[in-house]
Amino acid sequence: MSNLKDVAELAGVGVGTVSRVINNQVSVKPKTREKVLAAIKQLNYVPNEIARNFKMQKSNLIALLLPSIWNPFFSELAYYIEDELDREGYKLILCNSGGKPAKELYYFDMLSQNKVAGILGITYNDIESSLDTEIPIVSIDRHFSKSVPCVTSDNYTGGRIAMRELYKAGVRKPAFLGAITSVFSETMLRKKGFIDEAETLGLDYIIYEEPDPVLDDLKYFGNFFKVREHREVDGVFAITDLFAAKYIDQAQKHGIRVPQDVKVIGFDGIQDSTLFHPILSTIRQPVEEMARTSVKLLLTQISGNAISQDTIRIPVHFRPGETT
Amino acid sequence: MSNLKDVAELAGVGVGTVSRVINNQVSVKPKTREKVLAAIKQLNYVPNEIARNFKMQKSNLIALLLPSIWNPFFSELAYYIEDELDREGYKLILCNSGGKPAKELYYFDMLSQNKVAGILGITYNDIESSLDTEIPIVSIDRHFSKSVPCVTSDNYTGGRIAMRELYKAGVRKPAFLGAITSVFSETMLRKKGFIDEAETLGLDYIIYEEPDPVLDDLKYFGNFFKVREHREVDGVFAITDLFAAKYIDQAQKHGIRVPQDVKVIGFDGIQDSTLFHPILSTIRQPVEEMARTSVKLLLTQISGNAISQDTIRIPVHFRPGETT
DNA sequence: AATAATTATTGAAACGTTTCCAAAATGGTG
DNA sequence: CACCATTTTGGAAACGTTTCAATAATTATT
Repeated sequence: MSNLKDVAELAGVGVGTVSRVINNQVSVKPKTREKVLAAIKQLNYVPNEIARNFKMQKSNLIALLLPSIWNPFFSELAYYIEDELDREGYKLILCNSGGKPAKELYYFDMLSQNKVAGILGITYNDIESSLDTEIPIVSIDRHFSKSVPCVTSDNYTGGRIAMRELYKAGVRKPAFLGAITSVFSETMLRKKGFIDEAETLGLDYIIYEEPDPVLDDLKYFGNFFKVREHREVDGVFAITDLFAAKYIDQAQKHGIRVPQDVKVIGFDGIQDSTLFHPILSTIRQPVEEMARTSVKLLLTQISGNAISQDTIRIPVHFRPGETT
Repeated sequence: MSNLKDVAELAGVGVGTVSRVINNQVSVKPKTREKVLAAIKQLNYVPNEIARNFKMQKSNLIALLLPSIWNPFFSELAYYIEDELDREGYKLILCNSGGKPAKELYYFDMLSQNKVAGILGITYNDIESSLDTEIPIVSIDRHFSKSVPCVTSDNYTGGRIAMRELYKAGVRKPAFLGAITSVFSETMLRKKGFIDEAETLGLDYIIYEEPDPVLDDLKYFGNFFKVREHREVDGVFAITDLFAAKYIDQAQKHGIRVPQDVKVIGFDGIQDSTLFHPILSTIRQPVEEMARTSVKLLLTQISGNAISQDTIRIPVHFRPGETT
């Protein structure tokens, strides 16, 4: 493996000059550049990225910290984030936190030790106090009070749209199906939108929330159906598509027909929701735009420029399916 | 930010000693170690990972190169791979190739420039000739003739099981639904297993293959239904769950009922297939085991040990749903 | 107590870049 | 052609670690 010095010697120039050629600095004479380029080719030289990172004391790595890449919404987001990062010459490090605060902290530590250039974080736990302010961060779906920019979709309006669409489909006793999380997240605005719209419409509604039923769907929905029985719910707005799908699954097992007996709207618009039967009606998040916006914002920060906006909310829209 | 030398000075020892303490080398007197540890704590010293990588000329990064993280099968795989890598102290770089040979090559180049410690590749294109033999590689689902170990599931037996299950469900005119790819991949054995079992059972069958209908499902299935019409197919084995789901979707639009008119079996056992309605019967791949095995194999290679086996095939099993 | 054997420690060198100051080459002007 | 201004170049220093040969300290043996 040849290095800068080898190239410099072969080309009969100094190492500085070779370095300037590689980095496309201006002040190098065309004739010199040619000589260097020829030497590079002859030696089959490739710059040692690690040495560069070392000298510059920063890597071209950006970390994506999220609960689980297995989640279809996150995997779509990750897809676009990686694409955008690659265009900009950065590499993506993937970190699954499992939503556990300890693991999130562990990753933050590890990432700052590894001097990543920036972090894109989807964290639902309170890690605010322990943020390493050295490293640029963009948060997705969660607003920190510090100067960490946040990219999210317009969850509030999404909630209102969902309620309104349920209403249009004839629903008069709507329910919101959510999960309890310990800290405030932008996704909670879905509930707020739902409530505000229901009240605007003068409707009675149920809010049903329990801890995230990752491992215990049956218990979650079992409890819900007990509540539901005596309320005659005829419409459900679930906080995510997966929630909605699981609800439909359980509802059908209870002899409840969707959409005849109960209309359902989800949130996210994950790809597979078009393969669910009935096809899920949902509030589609602009995933691609969220991804690219987050990356751009992060890179702006990395290049040392200030971020004007604190929170960026990208519009959502209703995607009709067969459940409304 | 303090460095090794600062610590050494404060502790009144040489830099080498500090280095040995950090790396838990043996030969360091307890009393010295204590002094060093105290200095580290006092200065709040953290080792500079980049400098380490530089000195060692290798990173603790492992790349996962796959067509698209958006695909639910891959995202599950990636989840477990990241988990296993993290346990072993490695970080995961994610690379979406889009299945494009040019992009795959581009990533291979980039990764070797970045001196990643190893690569886990899911590539369906022929990149064999351009493999950088410097970097340890483990291939998933694709066997290279060179000494690149391959981890896959027992696709052949999976195909046989699928056909047998269709038969048990009463199918007598089965069809295989696949995609054409340019190079040989282990997944093609699914077809072979299907064929062999069908012939063992003395059944007539249809093999239907066209280029992967990523962008043009309608055309793909439209054509299939034209073929299908005059053959009275009553069972379908689709090469992936997503294929199966799309088939069911289209079949229902053509007034074909699943499973009454046609039984369907998929392959993969992706999480969401339990949310499809009807719930998909499928051949479940041991994703977690495949992930962990691949990582272990790669790390074995990285530590310089030879790999005995050339291809590792992990058993699959039938997961009954509502489509058979 | 002297010597040998072992264990522990030191600090310079090296890894491959980028950067920066000084020096050299070039170009323009009177 | 001599002088100054500008452009281009050379190469040492520095980034923070690991490693290794040399040296110092400790322990064991007689």
